[in-house]
Amino acid sequence: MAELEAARTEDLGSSAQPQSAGDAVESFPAEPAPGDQADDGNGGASPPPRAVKKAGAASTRRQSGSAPPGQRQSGSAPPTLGDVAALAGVTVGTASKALNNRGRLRPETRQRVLEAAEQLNFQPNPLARGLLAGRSWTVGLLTTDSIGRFSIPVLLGAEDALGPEQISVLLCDSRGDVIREQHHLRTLLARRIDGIIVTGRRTDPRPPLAGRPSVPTVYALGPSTDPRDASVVPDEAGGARLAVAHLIDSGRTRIAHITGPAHHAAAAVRAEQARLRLAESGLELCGGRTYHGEWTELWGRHAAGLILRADPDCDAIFCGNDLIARGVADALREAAVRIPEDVALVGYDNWELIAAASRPPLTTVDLNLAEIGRIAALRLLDAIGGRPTAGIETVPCRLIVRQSSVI
Amino acid sequence: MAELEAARTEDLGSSAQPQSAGDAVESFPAEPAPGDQADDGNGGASPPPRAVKKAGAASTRRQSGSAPPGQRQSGSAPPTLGDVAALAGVTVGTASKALNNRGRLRPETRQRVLEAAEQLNFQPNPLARGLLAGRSWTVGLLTTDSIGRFSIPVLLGAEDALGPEQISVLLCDSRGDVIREQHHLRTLLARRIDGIIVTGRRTDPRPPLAGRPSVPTVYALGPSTDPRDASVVPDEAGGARLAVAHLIDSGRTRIAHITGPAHHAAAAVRAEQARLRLAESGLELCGGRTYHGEWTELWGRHAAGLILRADPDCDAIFCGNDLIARGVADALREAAVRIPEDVALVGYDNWELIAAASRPPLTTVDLNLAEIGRIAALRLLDAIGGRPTAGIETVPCRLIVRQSSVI
DNA sequence: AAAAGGAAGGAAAACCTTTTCCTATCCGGG
DNA sequence: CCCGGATAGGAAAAGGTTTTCCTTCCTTTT
Repeated sequence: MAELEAARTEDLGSSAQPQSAGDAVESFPAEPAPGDQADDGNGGASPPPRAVKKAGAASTRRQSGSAPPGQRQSGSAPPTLGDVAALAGVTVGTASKALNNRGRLRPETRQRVLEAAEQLNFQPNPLARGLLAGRSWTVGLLTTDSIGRFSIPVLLGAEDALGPEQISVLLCDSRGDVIREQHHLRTLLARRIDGIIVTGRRTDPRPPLAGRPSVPTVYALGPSTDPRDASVVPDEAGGARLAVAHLIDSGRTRIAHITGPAHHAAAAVRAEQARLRLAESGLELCGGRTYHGEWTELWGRHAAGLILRADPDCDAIFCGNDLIARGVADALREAAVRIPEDVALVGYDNWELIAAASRPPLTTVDLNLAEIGRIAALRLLDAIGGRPTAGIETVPCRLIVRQSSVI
Repeated sequence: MAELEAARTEDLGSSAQPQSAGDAVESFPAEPAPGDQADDGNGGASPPPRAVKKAGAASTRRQSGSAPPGQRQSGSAPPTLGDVAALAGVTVGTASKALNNRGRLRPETRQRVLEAAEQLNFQPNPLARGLLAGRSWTVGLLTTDSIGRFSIPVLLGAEDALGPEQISVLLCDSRGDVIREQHHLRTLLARRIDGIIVTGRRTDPRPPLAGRPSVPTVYALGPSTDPRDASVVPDEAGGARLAVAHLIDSGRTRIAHITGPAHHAAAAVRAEQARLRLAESGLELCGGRTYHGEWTELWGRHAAGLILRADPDCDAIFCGNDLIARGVADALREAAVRIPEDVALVGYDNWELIAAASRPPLTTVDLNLAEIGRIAALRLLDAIGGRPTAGIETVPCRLIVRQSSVI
């Protein structure tokens, strides 16, 4: 307590010092220039010498025409189409046509407008454009469960696909709270978003958004329970089969399966498909059953013990996720069972942090989450463009082979 | 290979089935209710009987009046202020005043407008409002390094603080690429965002945004190297002192420090403060120096061995992050050193996944990341409101005590 | 040579909200 | 009875862009 106080007061000094400009700026030789410019821009250019009445059509409130070309115009409002038009000697309508390749214009006129826009560093105001078009070139990304390990790659993948379309992502986290979700939905709709991507923590199906919003919606990772909705999900079944096939192909025959709670879709599907794939090769689950438990290392360690006792001849374990697999790896090592010589181990999720740091590093199934996000975004773009899709689209998984499964 | 193909084709069927409502919902006794509610809530409520034709000024293009009451109004455009005004029998100007508590209106008029807005579920179009006001009630969240473990809590904290202000968050991930950052910045400015929060992966200072944008900007987690910028960062120094003080208070005297690369600000500051705090109690670093390495479990395991050899009497280890601490814990356990009886262990970051799963669970320092995000957002709101702040603000850390440090 | 047609670009409306200015009504007072 | 003032609410402009329609001028054809 007292220590905390003491620490804080002196820290204000000590922590600020190494970060103060003197030291740090020297490390960045490129920076002082912009820094100085900023002062100039703000301090010097700001008082806007008003345009002498409206000579033709230029805006009355800004001075962008007089700003030094190429400089950033901090403080002054961004240039408008009117400014561009005035500079090019045309009207706003013509300027708009030139910039959007509409209407009939002489090539040189179009060129003049383009140059003027370039010179002023003009970017159309999306608010004005959106007001007219009734859309905002923005999509809402609604994560139902708090953002985490699984939703982030999806999110980044989506952003990747949306960026080239000049569409920005509005982030909303409902933290599993329905009220919060409703509120976010209302806000998003009020903002005239073009569409919504809904993503959850895991792959369990979820009820569709309350009130079935009037904008296109795509569910990523966790599908909607309504088959009329578009959903993009990992091919869980294929992933599980990949893992089991890999073990069988490596010559393993006594394969056990440890996974998460039976009521999780991910655990249920993976377990079912593992069993089926084994059966196709005339094999059965080692230990005679799937070991359901938590998605934790602790359960992995515990279950590994159970399996070693139930069937000491077990030569491979397929785990429902990487945490469990890592727990198994630890337990086996402590029991002097060699991986992969004695027992091969395969995880699921390719959670790099866990899988790569495990001893030995884990062979595992990658969900291609970024790809799921990208495809979800593409489907959303389709729907926004008037070509909606429906149903659940699966994205294949990939097997990542590391030391835990091959000698 | 062949397996993958086979798996995929059959999976289209098999993966859709177990995810359909029937199976999964049964496993979640809590779930069916929300599921049903969603359906009910849609069907039953709020019938908005529309105004009879355009008594005064209603919109000419939409048919919202004829939509079935309470149903999702897919297709029909959202109501405008004109609709509200028509329903209330006033003009748009008056309606605006009523809703915003401006101007002089008879109480009953105001009430009539309010009721009409309520009935139509009216929400003002932020695009129109923003066009007029020159702002968008939106802030950009620019993460310089890919979103991750550290930036997410910051992001959520910021969203928390911005939500009540009706401000939405536009997410941009520059992935450490300066070009990408510039591009995002341009896009954000074109969208007339109200401000920017810049957040990085870790606490190292970073150069200010190129071109010093004309909107308020706050740096969270990693401060700007320019002291004129506003930055909100964890009190790293205080956190390190908390950790060391905790060990000293527990009676430990031979305390070692293992941490990340010396050129990381986080490692440098924590190490420096650890040394200072020890000196204040007349102690020195066990092993005579700070052990710098990677932020990984591997390095933790390795360094633990170094320390055990260098000074077998070491009775506590303070680690620069939880990964290292976990590696140390594993190495010590395997060397039959008891934690905390023989050696007390303290980590840093309170990365729950790691710290809580470690054996034993780690005492560690929590950075209060959400609070940092919240405060950054508040500073941004201040700046947007015309009360800018400058300099680095630190947020205190918290010591989380678990089994690794107390017997 | 005159009219028709086409090409190029201007004018203005529309999108929706906020705000300013103005009008009309009603009251009291002279 | 008339006027001034207060009060309630209407009218209109502004904000920036897109799009439709229209004007003007030039070219071509008969």
